[in-house]
Amino acid sequence: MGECRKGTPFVWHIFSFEVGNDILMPEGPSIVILREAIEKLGLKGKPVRHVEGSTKIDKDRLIGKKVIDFRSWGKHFLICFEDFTIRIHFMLFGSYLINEQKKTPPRLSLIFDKHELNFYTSSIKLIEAPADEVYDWSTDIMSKKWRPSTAFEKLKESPKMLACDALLDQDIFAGSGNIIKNEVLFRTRTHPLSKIGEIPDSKLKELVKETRSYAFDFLDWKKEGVLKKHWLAHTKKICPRCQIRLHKEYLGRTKRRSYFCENCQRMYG
DNA sequence: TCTCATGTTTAGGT
DNA sequence: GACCTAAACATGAG
Repeated sequence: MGECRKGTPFVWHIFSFEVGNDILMPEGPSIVILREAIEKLGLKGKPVRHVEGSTKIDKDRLIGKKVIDFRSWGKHFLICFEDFTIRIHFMLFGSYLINEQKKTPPRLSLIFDKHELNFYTSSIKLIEAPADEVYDWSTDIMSKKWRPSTAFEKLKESPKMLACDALLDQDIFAGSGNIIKNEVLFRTRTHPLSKIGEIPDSKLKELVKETRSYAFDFLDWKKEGVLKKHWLAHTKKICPRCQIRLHKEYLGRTKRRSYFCENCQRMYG
């Protein structure tokens, strides 16, 4: 058992009342929630005192270094130091606790004077550069610097790509995941097997706009613990528009679950 | 008990 | 090189 550490206990799921929703759902909006929770601790400018965890990165490298900023890019959570950046990716099963510990050993623990950050079953990388040198913020669907024109141009460069693959492509829509994919395709009435090159420009622009828009709905609903309640297609059996049975198929390059309505969602190409 | 899933990388084959 | 597949990672809900 670890020693008793200072700090206010903070458990992610205490403000999530949705049944079965105390898991991360690690798409972009969930990473923003993590970032905002950590920003409230006031750790910027504070030095790391201890580092623990099963990660292979050089943990001694962090001792005594001051955190410059906490940032997020798509599904990446970034802890920024002057000369390097810690990148945390939660993959499918990752989780975190602030000023609390799980029974299972952490992949990475950062212990400050008054707080500690614990990350479990995540992919941890030490990037030997400041975040601004590595990340293009205009492709992050949650970023203030998000540029829809960048996504549109990238889509135009990939005419053979399927819509369901485009919505999962982190080079185009950093932060979009399978939930966002299914909901955006349903909301824009686009069939997941549509070819990007066959979709009219106006519809492509709508797709880009709706991805950003739904991601922020996701953020609000996730904070309120009502995300699942608002799903129109994802995991649903019946189309909320026309009441016919939704298709559930494993589609695209990575064969991910797709829920769609053959009647309401138009196939382009 | 068993299946399935919010994700990505890597290695191997054709 | 393009494209496909499986494996690995490893948790927890239902």
